[in-house]
Amino acid sequence: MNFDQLQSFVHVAELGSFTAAAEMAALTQPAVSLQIKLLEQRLGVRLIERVGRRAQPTPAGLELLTHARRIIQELADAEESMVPHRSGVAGRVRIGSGATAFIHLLPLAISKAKARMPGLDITVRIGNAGDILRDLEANSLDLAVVTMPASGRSLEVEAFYEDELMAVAPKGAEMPAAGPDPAFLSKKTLLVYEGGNTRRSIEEWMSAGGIRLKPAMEFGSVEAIKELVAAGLGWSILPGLSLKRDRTDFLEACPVRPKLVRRLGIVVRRDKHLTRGLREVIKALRETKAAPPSP
Amino acid sequence: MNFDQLQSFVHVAELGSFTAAAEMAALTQPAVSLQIKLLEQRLGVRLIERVGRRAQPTPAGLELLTHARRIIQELADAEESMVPHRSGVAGRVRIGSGATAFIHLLPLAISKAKARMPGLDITVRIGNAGDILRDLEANSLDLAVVTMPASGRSLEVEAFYEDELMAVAPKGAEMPAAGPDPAFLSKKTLLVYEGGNTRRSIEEWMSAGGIRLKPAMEFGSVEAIKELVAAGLGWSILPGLSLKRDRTDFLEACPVRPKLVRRLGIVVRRDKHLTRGLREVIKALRETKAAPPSP
DNA sequence: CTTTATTCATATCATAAGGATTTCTTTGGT
DNA sequence: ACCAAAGAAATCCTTATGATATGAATAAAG
Repeated sequence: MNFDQLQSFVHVAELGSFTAAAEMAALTQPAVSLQIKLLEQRLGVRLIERVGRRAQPTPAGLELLTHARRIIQELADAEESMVPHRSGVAGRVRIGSGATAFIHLLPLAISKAKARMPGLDITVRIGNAGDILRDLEANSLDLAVVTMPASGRSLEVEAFYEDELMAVAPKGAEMPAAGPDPAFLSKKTLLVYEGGNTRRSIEEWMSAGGIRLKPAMEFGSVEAIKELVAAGLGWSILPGLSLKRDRTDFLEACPVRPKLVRRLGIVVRRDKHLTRGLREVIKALRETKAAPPSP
Repeated sequence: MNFDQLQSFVHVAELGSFTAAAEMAALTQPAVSLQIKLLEQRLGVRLIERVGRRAQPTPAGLELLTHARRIIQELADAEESMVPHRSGVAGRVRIGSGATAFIHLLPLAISKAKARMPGLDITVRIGNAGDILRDLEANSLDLAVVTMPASGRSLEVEAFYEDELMAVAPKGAEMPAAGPDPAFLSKKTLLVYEGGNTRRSIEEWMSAGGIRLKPAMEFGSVEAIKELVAAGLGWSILPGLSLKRDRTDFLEACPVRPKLVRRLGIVVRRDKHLTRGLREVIKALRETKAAPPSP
């Protein structure tokens, strides 16, 4: 059973002639005869009544005609619906990211990508790096922006942004000129971000300075910590990224000594097919790297 | 573009595997690979994302999936609709009916229709009117014989048989000459048929006589009630139809007063194409009406 | 002792070549 | 104007082969 057979049948029924139907389909007349014959055999019903030089649908043919027209129409609709996807006008990119990178980095990149590809459908899922990377491997995400290192055999990681960690204090607090070191910070009330790679690198940095991290409080939200520090409840070590924009009038910020950076990586599956939308998003992210955080 | 290609695509998308889809279609895996590839080339869109050893639909594929499913369904409908036309004489009529009408009315009609059209394939489904009519609307039945009234916007109802309800008593019981009325029957042990339109009209008849129906027992089978009454366990009100033939030597039957009839209707979908087989069956049913129940 | 690489076997999809089937055209009737 | 038969063309399937990812087992490191 074939689309061509159905199409030919419709043509024959409408035109009342095998020859005319053949012409319309750019075929020879015997080909159409055969198609109709096969269709009739397949369905076990006579579809076209051949009377003299006229061809008329039987009652069965008449009924099939409505079905055939619908099927052909459906097929045309299906093809039609693929047009936006073709030529990469439409697309979907599912991004996974940490909260900080999402708030301060992705909006720029997303708006850039959308500007170049308005039909693009972008969704973002916030989560910790482990979950995000698992989803990426399961292909329920297309792209991840997480703090490195990112393990995973099937993943391809590209460092694209260096984010300097800053000591943060309430406005007016005394800040060492060269920047605070582990020993200095260990004497302060420390509010730190719980879990994740960032937390781990802070721990390593402290222990490299001979100090064991003993935070006064831990919080799951960088934004919350900023508010608490601004309210004078203590110090913190936060990604410079999160201090770019606001709250500078209530906060004292300074790079720590020795310098400590976290590297953000773009992660995709190694065997991922790069759609145009995905390429646009990655390009936009790389450009965001080129434009370092403004004061 | 092929039905097989669409079918394979649907299978791959649903199973998430080329190999499994191939197995289901009794093909080899490369055949399915090729089908998907051709489909993708034809539409100019990537439909299945091959990632690792998994296969899942792209957004475009997801959209095509709904169309493909519809097309395949339409095709099945088309084939299905040709079955009644097959080989001219033969055909299929699926009848739905209540149990009483089935036992005492349909055999005659069916045998008449079969006599005129030996190749006709007739199936009967017994059920309550609600289920039967729902199936009729869903086109999984072609014809229904149920007690009226039958609601349903898309249904066409034709009354074709009047069935008088009779009071039934054990042989030798005293029966009022003019027939028993509600007041008389309310003093007897009543066994009634549970549910359905017949039950409802009995209730209405009783309350019209100022009596509330208080059955001693209820049963789902008219035949069972007949046996129980014959055994002397009580009285009942039953369709005259069910008393036509047998048990007259163990039962006393008499029309109730005032007269109470239930109307049986032939129901078909309004837009139903009347095949020859269906016409024959309906004609046979109408003739059965013309021949009223013999004593 | 748990966690992290490495290795090997296995399962899956892609590709290529050969062959079988289908389908079309040509030619000659009815 | 349609049907039938035979050869030609195209399509489609299968077998064989290769590439890649996955999972388990093993080795190495913190």
